[in-house]
Amino acid sequence: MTTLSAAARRAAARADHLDRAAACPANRLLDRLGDKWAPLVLRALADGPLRYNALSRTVAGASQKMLTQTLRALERDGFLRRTAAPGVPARVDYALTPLAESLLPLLDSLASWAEENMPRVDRSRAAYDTRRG
Amino acid sequence: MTTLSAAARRAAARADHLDRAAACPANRLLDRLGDKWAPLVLRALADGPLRYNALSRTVAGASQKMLTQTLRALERDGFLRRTAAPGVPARVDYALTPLAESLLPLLDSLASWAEENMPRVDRSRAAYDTRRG
DNA sequence: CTGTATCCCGGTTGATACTG
DNA sequence: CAGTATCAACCGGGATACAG
Repeated sequence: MTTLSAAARRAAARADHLDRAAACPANRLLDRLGDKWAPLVLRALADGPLRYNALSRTVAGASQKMLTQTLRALERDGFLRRTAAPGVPARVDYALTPLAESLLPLLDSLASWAEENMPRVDRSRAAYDTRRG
Repeated sequence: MTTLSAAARRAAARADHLDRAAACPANRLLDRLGDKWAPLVLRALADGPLRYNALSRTVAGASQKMLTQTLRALERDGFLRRTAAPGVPARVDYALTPLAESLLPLLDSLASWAEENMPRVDRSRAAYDTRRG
């Protein structure tokens, strides 16, 4: 037991920190936003509701599976409202909720920062890679 | 060839959109920030430079490998400055660059939004899961 | 049109061990 | 102290086929 305690304590400490990190609201938000397709979907809907098919054309990079998966996740989190109109063919609209709309300005800020500063990042990266091989 | 053209065109269109998405500065930024450990490291260094070991304690959830990997990536992108002092034992400091510091306010904004709104997300999620099984 | 179900590959992550 | 190396596991994500 004493021989295990050191490793055990480290493991416990790590689990603890992982929990804290997972519990941190900011990290949880970044987890969502870090998702490959979620930001694209959000932006696609910023100008107004769209139907599934229109979304799949706007976010053309995403496979059917990933698009649906992303939509479900965003709906579950309360960022999207899904409205299904029965009939044949089926018709489903997706729209941003007020919650999502309150997030858009932040995404815009990020986009602005990115547009202004990513070139710097690119140069830094190129320089770094040159110093190496 | 005609039998392939439809699928081929779809594939091309998808590749095209993928390229565009990958080229978008905002997406590239979110890719970095979506990284599991990068935001934690950035926040850990917000109060001042830290040595490797101090970082590994602050960001205790990360394995050695992931911490090093994250630090390298951030350094390459010009967010971190790495200062190695020769000698035994070795001593290495990591500090934010002005570029990274200019990003901190945005991260703070995100954190504020998250703190205020993530509870809402949690409730939405719980409600969604209740409606289902 | 709007999805769901299945298979599967590749990259990312983590555990562990070793080094200057 | 500050890493590097290697290996195994996991999982995100795409292709494909099928369904209401």
